[in-house]
Amino acid sequence: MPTKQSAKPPPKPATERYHHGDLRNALIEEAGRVLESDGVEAVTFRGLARRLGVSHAAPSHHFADRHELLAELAADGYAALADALEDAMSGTPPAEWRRNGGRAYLEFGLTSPQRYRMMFASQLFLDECPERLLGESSRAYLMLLKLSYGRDPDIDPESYRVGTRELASWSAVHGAMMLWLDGQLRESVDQAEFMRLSSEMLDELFA
Amino acid sequence: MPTKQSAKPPPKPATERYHHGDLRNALIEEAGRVLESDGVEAVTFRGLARRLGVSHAAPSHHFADRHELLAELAADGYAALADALEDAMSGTPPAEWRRNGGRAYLEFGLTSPQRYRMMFASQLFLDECPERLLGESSRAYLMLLKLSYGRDPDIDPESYRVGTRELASWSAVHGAMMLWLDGQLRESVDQAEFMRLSSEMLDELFA
DNA sequence: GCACCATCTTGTCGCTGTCAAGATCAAGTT
DNA sequence: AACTTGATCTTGACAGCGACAAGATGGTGC
Repeated sequence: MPTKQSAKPPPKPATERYHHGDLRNALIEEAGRVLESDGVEAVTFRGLARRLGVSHAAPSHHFADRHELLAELAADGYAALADALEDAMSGTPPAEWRRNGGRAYLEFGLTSPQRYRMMFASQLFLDECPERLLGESSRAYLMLLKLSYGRDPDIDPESYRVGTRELASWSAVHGAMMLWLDGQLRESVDQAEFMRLSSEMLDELFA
Repeated sequence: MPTKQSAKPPPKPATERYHHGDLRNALIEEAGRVLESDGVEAVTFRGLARRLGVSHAAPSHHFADRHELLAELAADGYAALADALEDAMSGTPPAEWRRNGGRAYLEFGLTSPQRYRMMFASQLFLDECPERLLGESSRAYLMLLKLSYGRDPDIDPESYRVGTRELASWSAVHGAMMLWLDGQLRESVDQAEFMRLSSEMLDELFA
């Protein structure tokens, strides 16, 4: 059926079409690039619109406000973090989960520093935190628990309370990550040394 | 000398005078209040100018830009933190420094959450970090070292390198603080329980 | 062939930081 | 006493931002 070629609109350059066609996803992808290269403050509706060749108000039709876009980016971040932890642990014996998972966690933060910082800046999307963000973040947290316990935690989400052990492991790795990303350690240590120090810290913590 | 009363200008209400007289300090104080009540994004030159009854451009004459004002607030925060640690440790035997100092650290963060978050958001004042900020923050760090060592650390600032022990204690307390302030723990624990958990964590960490 | 509706554009508003030019005023100089 | 200087503050303007409203566009279903 050679005549079917007009069923899907011929791929004109997106800049010429009145309707972009996939603006929502394009916004998310472009926002991810801007976030990592210039920081969260540089992620603006108007800036993204310019980059994508659409009008300044186009983004508003896909996100209620700027925070809703940022929340989407954060949710993607949590999903990526959970996946990274899962990958690092799958196929290895539980005894190595903490080591491998901890390393994967650190690597995620070092690879996507701006994303990591934004994921935890919950003030950015406090009012009406979207469902997907909650879901992906708790998935990541469950991977963290699995990692620190060395087994699947069977947890009742209603009655669950954080214990000192979970708090210690999570605080240590998150704290180290934040101190590094916020530049508090850069005077006295470089990235490779930070990675070594942090791994050592986690080993001692879990010994 | 009773006639000396006109040496200092009679204290007209500041709103009526052309020159405020102490605008720089007034800006810093008002900014501190706005910061803690409405968050760092609410700290704006124009908003502060309105609150203080001066023109919208007046703040620019005392701070090169908004980041310079925020840096001042952060420096004050580090100074207050260092003082709080010092107070908590002074007059008590070194064996109790970690417990008392750790508690003081946590209390500082819980009392001034927005201030604490901003102090570590170094991206806000990355370009040309003012001298005082560096000074006060390293004073706070030295108190932290003294606290964790149980003695005055004699350190050569040039050759100093962070060790796993310092990284562990600092990461744990900072990480717990950030997780709490960013709301990651609020679902499963309240503030009193957080305080108890964190203290317990620090005890175990230093045991 | 028509109507609907999601999508996108244009225009506007008030907010922000920042700069430039002028007004005010205290303190020091001649 | 008159003048000058410099710090402080005001007024006015500009560009960038988020957000809203009203209209243009064009594909989909009736």
